[in-house]
Amino acid sequence: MEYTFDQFVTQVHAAIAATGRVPEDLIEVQKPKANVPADLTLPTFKAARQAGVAPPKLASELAVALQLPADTLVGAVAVAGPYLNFSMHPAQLAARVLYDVLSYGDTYGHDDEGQGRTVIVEYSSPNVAKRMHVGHIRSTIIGQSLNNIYRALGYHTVSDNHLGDWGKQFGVILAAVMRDGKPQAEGEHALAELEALYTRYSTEMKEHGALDDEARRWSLQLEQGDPQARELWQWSVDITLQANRRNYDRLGVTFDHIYGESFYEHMMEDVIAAALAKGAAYRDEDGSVVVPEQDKLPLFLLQRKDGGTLYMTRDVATVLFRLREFNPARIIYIVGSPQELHFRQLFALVRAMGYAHDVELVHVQFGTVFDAQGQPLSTRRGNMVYLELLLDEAVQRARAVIEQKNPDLPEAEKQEVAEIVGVGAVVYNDLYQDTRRNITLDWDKMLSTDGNSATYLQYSYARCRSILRKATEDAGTDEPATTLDAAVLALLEAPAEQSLLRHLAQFPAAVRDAGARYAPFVIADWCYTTAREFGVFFEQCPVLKAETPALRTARLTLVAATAQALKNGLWLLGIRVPERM
RNA sequence: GCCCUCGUAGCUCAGUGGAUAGAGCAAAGGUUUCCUAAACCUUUGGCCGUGCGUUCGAUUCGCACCGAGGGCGCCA
Repeated sequence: MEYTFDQFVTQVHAAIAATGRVPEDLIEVQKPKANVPADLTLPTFKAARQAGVAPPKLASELAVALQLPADTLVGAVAVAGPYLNFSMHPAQLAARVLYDVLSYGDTYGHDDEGQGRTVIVEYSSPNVAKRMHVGHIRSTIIGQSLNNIYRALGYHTVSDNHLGDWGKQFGVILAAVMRDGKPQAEGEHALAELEALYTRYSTEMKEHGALDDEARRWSLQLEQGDPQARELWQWSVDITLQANRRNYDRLGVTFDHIYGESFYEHMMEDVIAAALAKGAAYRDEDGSVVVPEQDKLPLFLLQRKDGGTLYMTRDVATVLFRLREFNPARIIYIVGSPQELHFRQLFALVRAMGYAHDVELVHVQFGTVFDAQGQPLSTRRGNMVYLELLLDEAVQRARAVIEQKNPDLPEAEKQEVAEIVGVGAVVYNDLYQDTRRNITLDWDKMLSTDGNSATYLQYSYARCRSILRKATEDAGTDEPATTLDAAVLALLEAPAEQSLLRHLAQFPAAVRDAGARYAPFVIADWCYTTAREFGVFFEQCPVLKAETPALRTARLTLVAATAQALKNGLWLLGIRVPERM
């Protein structure tokens, strides 16, 4: 898809090529530093070296030789030492960008680069019979955002919640429930009780071997399809999904599939047989199946000596299933950094087995969450923060601010806005920076409403909507008084207007970049800069009281486009926007 | 011992071959008869962890070291 800025780049490139002074492969136009008053620059160092002239000289000569077509987007060409700088034509910029944003609407920023290709995104993946906590929320939020981004880029996306519903841990749950009885509570409370059962049983298990045997027995019975074990397992899965769904709904998280680890159980034998047949693994004397060390990847097991399978075995089966079922171009796992080695081993093994050579296997890793004292969050330490409580707390704090800032809103709207703002703050906390970083759980910072925060972005959107609402009320019509008339939009030549327009033009590039880097924060950054640019515009350029009716219309159009683009950006992050706040 | 991630302003982070390294928070000061002050403006604040190399040019690439976090056979 060719948006305005793409066309500008194409035109600059073509104009430079047409001079015949720079070889095609040395035309490396790039975005200049922010303090340079230009939209694109050509550093002439390499071409000058090849031509045997000084870079500033080449830059000057190129400036003279450049020929631009009549309807070009290029407004100004300037020589700055060794750099040849290009700026967009102010009137063209306004007309073309606003046309892009308003005619594409909700799909402004979308692209067709993924056309015909499938991306599988695995995220969230909480354990059954446990409450979701801050650890899961990172995977959930980052994954949902990446899923949104790839869909916008034209990929066919398949999202999968790889539920932790199998393994030895489940034998413990079964044994504990059989002994102590099923929790009678509902939702997260039932999960909390299950956690308590699990913890108590595990603790006792360490001292009483009989309990350990009992857990293993249940684990085996489950694998063998024992009806009672199976029923209890299904019940646990159901109440977990039910409780989680409430959280997912609030976060706007959806999945195409929730297969879970158990889904792959019947494929274990084939996986092990295939690994052995391909020579990627061997059977050790003690009966275990070993994948030997290779390329500094330490050896690991595919099967225990007692015949049991492992997380890795199921993950290999999962890859093979996905390849067969969806024929993806890319599989993306959103899982914490501690599992980095696991995924490198997994990917290497799958390839050694002869699969996925033309498929990108990607582990998008994220850092650990620490508490204010720098301690990792854990149930054992008692500093764990659970998702539902986190969201409730965030919404409550947002509500308190609304009472103070905007007490006249109707009750229902107050609650709605509090939910949007509170949840948005939690989501943004996981997306505003590079996911690889460890984060410290700081309530005040996470829920702060100024600076680079979700609230600031939502506030900017609400201000835009407020202006547009008043404009339609004044006019007594339903239609916003905007225009796509180039002559009118040419009035947008104030620095704040031009700066905002330029930035709106960068949105499609931000979406592509976010996709290429698996980095939602690129979009968060774009949204933040948009809000700041709008803030300046808001101060400097009166809209409803603009000097002339034409300028008023032009500015209203800019406001409408800003609101639209900001909404699109926040949507990709999974953050909703309020009309008022 | 080996492997991975991170090290940029007091704090939290962008920038990752090119022009004077940017934001927010914190600190100090200013702006509201005017579209939402949950806002805007100004000021203060940097041997870009250290060293050596590659390059016309390095915060960005390579190597070594230092510091922080994580990982390395029968858990997930």
